[in-house]
Amino acid sequence: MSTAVRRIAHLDMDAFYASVELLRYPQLKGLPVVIGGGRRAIDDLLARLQVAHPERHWTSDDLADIPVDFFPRLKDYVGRGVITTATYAARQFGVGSAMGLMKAARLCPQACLLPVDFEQYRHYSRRFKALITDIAPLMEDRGVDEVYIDFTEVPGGQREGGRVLARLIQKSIFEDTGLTCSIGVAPNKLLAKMASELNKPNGISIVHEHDLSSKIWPLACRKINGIGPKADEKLKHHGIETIGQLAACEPAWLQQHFGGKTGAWLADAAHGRDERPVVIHSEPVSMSRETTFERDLHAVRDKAELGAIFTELCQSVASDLQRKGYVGKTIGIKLRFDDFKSVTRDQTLEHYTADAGLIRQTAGQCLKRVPLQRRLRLLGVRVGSLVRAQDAANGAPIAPKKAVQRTPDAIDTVATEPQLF
DNA sequence: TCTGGGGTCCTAGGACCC
DNA sequence: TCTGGGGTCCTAGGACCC
Repeated sequence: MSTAVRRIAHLDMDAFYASVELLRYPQLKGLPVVIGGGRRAIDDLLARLQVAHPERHWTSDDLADIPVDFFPRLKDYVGRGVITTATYAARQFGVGSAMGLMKAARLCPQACLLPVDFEQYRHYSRRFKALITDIAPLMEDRGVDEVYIDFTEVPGGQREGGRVLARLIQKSIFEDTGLTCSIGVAPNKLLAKMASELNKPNGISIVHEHDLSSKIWPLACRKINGIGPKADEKLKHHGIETIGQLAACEPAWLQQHFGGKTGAWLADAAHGRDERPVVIHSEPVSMSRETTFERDLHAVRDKAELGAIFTELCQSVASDLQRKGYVGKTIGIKLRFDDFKSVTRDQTLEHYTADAGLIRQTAGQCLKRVPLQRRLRLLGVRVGSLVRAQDAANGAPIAPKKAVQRTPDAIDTVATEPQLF
């Protein structure tokens, strides 16, 4: 039995999308750059470039030669997009993820605006994750640019509290991709996540249990992964601003005000307690597609356009399911109205499906249950209660997740007990 | 000048069953 | 007459995260 101390790392790529774009457009290094907004692609950029500079034939190999002056600027943007990510130079101006582009344009009009290219980000995502698992195999995927890594049993994972291994991973990723990341190493995921934020970009932070009061307690409650704007507001209302103040609260008092489960969790989190394992593999629960329209659409007046989008969303979800090998039986829709209020409706089928036609038909039934007076800005289609297509096809009993399996043994045992009904 | 897209998990009430 | 409890599934909404 190992006596190794639990050491968990959280790794966060620095300004991931923007950094990937800077690999293609090194001429933008150091300048404020914002990614997001458009459905525009590289081809579009090249086509406009060709018109502006016809003396040369431009291809995707020439991206590094595009003059800085040519790039679209935030101030010229019109539409309802949001920022997906911003370079550190752009963040100096107060622009950041999820901010509307029109608002960002007022803060930093001169920032270059690049379209998102998920293919490219996924490519680098796979690459850096492969480098990590070559070094430390127990990795939990937390999205394109984030992972948890269990350092505990990795050779060298205990040295300097994890710093040596963190440095090795950073170096390996940088040498292969040219990208930097920040790593926090701590006794658990909760603290590792906070640690990785302490020294950004390209930093390493080591947190031990005894660092709790000095490194964690001074931080705002909002830094705890799981405390969002609502919970933070409620805590502030009670005069609780820092994690230290939260830790000073009686657990019973927290449970009274936040509910039993949340209250207990808040108390644990504030004291740095977190037993969640690093999960190597997980199955998807739902898949969905949604789209925000260029302009708000009316159910009657824009019926044809809406219908076409609706069908397309169903087809996209169906092909996602088929490509990844899943079927589901809860079909749902999501609507967002012009006042930004959202509603959902869903319906559970008898049988699992990944069929676009059946999804379309069921989603259509759901749609009929929503009053459609207001104009719509978003429409989405979701398929939930997923299982692997293979398992559903085999006719294997698809046991509901929490259902107790009734083995013949159990039934016999029950039958000998006095019946209450 | 408003606010993307793709997810997970939790809660809470009602139906239904034993 | 009135008196239970527990479990699961379904549905709707909401908080939160990347």
